[in-house]
Amino acid sequence: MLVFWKKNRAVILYGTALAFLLFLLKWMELKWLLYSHYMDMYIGAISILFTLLGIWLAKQLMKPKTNTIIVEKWLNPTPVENGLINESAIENLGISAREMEVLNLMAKGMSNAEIAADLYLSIPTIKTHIANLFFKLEVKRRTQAIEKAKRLQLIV
Amino acid sequence: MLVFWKKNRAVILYGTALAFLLFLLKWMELKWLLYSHYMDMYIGAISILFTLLGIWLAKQLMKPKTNTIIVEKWLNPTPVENGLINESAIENLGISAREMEVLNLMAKGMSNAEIAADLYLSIPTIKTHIANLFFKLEVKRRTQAIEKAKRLQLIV
DNA sequence: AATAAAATCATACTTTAGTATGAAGGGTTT
DNA sequence: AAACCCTTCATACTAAAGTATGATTTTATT
Repeated sequence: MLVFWKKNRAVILYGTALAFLLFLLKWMELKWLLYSHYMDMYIGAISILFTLLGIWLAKQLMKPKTNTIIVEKWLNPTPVENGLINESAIENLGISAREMEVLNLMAKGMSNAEIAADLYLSIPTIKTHIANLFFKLEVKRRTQAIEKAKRLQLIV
Repeated sequence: MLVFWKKNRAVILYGTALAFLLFLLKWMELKWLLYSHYMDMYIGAISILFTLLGIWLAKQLMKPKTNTIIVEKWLNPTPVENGLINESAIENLGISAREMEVLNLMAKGMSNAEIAADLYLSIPTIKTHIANLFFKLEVKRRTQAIEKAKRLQLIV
């Protein structure tokens, strides 16, 4: 029953509305037929009523026009790394494996908190590693560390 | 004139249709008023006509429903000459010349204070430029900005 | 076993980075 | 003229980065 209602809602409503309107018209006809100069008003009322009915009907039955707006979002892939890493330079500078891990994540733009989470370490630990890296690389900031590490090909 | 037509097409057409219908109704009225038992048919005709008018109107006036579909695409490594700067990417991102200056100095590992001194600007100005860069590059930190700018070949 | 280096964490502190908001002038376009 | 973007600067604030120092635990080496 509910399904039937949903499927034929528009039709049923239209039928009901039509019946009601016809009844209304009959009543108006009886009342206004006596005063034939009200004819124009009568016609006008009918026009408006049925225009509205038509609009309503159209809304119920018409599939909505759809403008499909396609927004293209560009994703930028990391270019293939074909640069070779200077292992000897890493050794010469005395940079440990853990420090290299941190250095690489740092160069990817991660914050200390993110690096700590990534390596399951505490933030102070990351800070220590980074401080040691700064000392070994002879820099003062992480941006400098990244720049120098790339220049020395410690990272790609 | 053409613009006026396009903007008010529905209204003009509706007006014209209404005028035509009123004329038709008047004509029908004259013809059928003599035979008052044709009244029902007359009313029926009016009903149908205006229902159709309403449907047509609704079609004209209904706002199209807009579906926004976001399509994610991978930007193929743009065949940009090696080591050259992707000017079109800079343009597409809407990055200004001043912002590029700041971006380059930032990528060299300079602090805001150093960049400000280098460009004879105040630190707040540098911060503004950098904040705008972050927005345009869709990043949160300068290290990310540098990484992305290099990947997109905005800088070398 | 003792030593050394590496790795971990902590606390406290200073400095720098980043956010939010607004204002003002110059230049260009509509 | 109005609207817009770029540029500049400012204040006030929060968040993150960086420094300094010290302690504990692994791990490898002597």
